[in-house]
Amino acid sequence: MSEKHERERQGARRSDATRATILAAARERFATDGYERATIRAIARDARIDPSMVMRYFTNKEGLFAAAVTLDLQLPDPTAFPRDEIGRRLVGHFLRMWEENEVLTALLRVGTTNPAAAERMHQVLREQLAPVARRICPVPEEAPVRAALCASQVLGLALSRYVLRFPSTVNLSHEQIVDWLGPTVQRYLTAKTP
Amino acid sequence: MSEKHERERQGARRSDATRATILAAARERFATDGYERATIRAIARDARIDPSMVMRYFTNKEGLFAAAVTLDLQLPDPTAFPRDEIGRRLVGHFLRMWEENEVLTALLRVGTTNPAAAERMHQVLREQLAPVARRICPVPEEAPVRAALCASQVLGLALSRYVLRFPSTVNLSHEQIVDWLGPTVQRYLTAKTP
DNA sequence: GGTGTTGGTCAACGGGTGTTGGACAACGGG
DNA sequence: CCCGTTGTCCAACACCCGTTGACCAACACC
Repeated sequence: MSEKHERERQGARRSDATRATILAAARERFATDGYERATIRAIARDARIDPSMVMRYFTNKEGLFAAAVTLDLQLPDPTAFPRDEIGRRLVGHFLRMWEENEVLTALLRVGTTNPAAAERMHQVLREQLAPVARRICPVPEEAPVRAALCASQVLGLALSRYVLRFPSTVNLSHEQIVDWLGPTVQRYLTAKTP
Repeated sequence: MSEKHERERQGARRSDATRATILAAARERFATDGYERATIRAIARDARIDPSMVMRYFTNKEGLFAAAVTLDLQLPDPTAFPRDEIGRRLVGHFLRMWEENEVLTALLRVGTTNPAAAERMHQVLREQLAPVARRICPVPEEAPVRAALCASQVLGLALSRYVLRFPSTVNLSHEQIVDWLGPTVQRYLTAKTP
């Protein structure tokens, strides 16, 4: 038992590798297939393990999704750079995030069908984006609305580019997207209420 | 047979009512549940008919979806009103459309999971929105890109408001949305290339 | 070196899905 | 009034899903 506690302290369980493999496979499937079509069987096949292992580790499909999809946007401190560049910086940050972290696409795709995922998106908006908005928008009480407006533009672009794959949107470079969307986000955050 | 032809001409088949009922139920289910969770059995139950009727009329679930979801945005002629009001008018038009026609939500929800629905959205963008952009944007070759940018903002708002139901977005009035998004769409369509 | 704990596999269950074909009812022209 | 066409329902098929529990293998400790 003392051994066991020691192992737990250093966090080196033998099964952690499998656990991680399952989570990686789950993230990928959820991102490309959505909730219903990402079957436990398919995820298990990708991870080269038995479907029942998924249940052992995460109790059910809901639990697997909750464990696989945790999102930290790593938003920068908006007061760290010039006020009139905030829009462009944020758009650039989102683009980079979206392309290196498939959790974003998974959450977007699943959120349209699965209430739990949608709730998770509410939470990200409330706890990660809105606080940034509060620090820079003219009237702090408007922060939730302004954050939601930014979210609508960023999510809409992600939908067009990474989910629906509109050719005209896919072909844009990062720079072009920042040039077009930057001013929009900037206005949603800093312009006076229309 | 002559009778039959006559009936076809006046289009009054006995089964047309059932057909329409099925389509209405299908639209509603697809809009609220997405493709996979909108089961043929559930749709049939809503329409108070047997599941096999759906197959007889539409051969497939795919066929049912294709028949149920046909979209005409009824976009106005953009040259009909002042050039600097186009953005606001289009946003208002989309809002009205979206709330009176559940096909829009159905297409959006299903499009994130179903390739055929996504392709249908490409088509709407190409054949309905892009032509409008071509008539007013500075460089006609940029019409597809500018249309896609408008689509990203409009779809993002629809996603936030009608699918994910972000409270801050749901609580906005039509006027507020037009005030915020109008200038964005206006810029995407008419501003010079950044 | 036995022995309990942990990691993993196998086969199955109950339920829901899209889809099919055959039987029955209602209408409409001769 | 009959009969073919048209509309509808019923029962079933084959498949796939999430989930379960019994069984096996390998390791760690006495």
